[in-house]
Amino acid sequence: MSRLKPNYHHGDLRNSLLKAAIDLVERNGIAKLSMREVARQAGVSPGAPYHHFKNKDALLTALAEVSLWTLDELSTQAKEGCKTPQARLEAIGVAYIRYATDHPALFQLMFSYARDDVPSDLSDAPVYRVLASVVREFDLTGEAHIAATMAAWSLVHGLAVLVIDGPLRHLAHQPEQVMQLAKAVTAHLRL
Amino acid sequence: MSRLKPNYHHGDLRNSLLKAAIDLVERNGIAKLSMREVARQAGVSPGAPYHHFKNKDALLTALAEVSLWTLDELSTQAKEGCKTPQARLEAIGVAYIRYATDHPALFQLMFSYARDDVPSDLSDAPVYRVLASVVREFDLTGEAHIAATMAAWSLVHGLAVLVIDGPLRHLAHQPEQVMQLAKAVTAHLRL
DNA sequence: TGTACATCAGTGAACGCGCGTTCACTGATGTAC
DNA sequence: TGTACATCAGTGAACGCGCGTTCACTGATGTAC
Repeated sequence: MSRLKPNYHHGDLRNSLLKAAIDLVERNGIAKLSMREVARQAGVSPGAPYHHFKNKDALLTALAEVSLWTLDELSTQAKEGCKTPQARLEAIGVAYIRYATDHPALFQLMFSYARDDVPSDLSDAPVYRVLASVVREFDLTGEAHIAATMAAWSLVHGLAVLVIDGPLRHLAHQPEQVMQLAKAVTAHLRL
Repeated sequence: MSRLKPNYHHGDLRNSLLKAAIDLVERNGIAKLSMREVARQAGVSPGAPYHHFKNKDALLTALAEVSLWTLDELSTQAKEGCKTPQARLEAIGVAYIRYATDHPALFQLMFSYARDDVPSDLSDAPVYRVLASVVREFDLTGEAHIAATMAAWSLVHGLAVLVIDGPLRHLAHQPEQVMQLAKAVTAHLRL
């Protein structure tokens, strides 16, 4: 595994492919990702990836899965140190938007490609569940709780999308401004 | 123009190409749109479109422009009959989300490809200006007005995106549910 | 510890494909006189 | 109204390209005895 001599057998190709794909997606966007380039970047022949992923779609889906759970974890961590529900909500929002601006293409990918994580319930879905748990602290129940969670999610998601791939993209490389905007916008949420 | 005999000169090819492209984008998504297929659909040879659009990117940009102004007009119309600012705001939101669910691929396209319409001011930008004018009725000024407009926009845009290409896509073909959600979510906006 | 063998995870050549774009061309149209 | 000619807006063949995927293969690894 950790030997330095070049191996015929790579040993950890699946992970290397995912890493390469993440790298390429972040650099060139989803549309330009090709299996051949992923293989190239991983230093392997064009056919090799097919021992680990059925096809391109499977690779992209795996990528989405990874990213989704990464964001889930980041937002969970973000709320940890906060004392009030409001603070936790804002922290999640900021973490969410930071992830989006730091990894725009992955962010896009993770929502459009994660096919499995759409239980009609959603409450086990990564990211959503984090938001929902914080919104629950606001003493809402049933429909009201769902609507409030959706509102919070929409607000934060919308801003993220407008910044990374929309009319606000001129802010994409001014993180402080985006964060400021994120806070200002979050303040308009009524729970 | 309106002759039925097949013309060597098409007469209105530019518009036919745009129409064909809209059709194809709506059916197959942005990623699968090809110049050749647009030409094919318009009943013309592969080279013909290049007399009207410099390249594929130019076609897509033109498409985005058209869609953007369509949505601008739809949302302007939507607010017309409404009596209170709140009603106008909700009407715009609903129109916005309806457009997104009716034409998901165009909706995506129009934000990611419209390159010119990003004046750092935004106040002349289609769609944004409609929202901003309604938000202005809430007696906010300066920064507060901008933040409020952004919040409204983010909220509505976020829900749209979650529905058409995200974890809520299972709702994409249940318009009533989406509209209900849109209203419930809009109610969480504090202005 | 050694050997035979199955299985795993690579190679690299090859396939067919549709794409964006160019180009020399030509038929249709509009204009000047 | 007729004719000469420039310009416009098509044709269709051709280019080179990179892609996704397959396949026969082979070297490395693990296992049974």
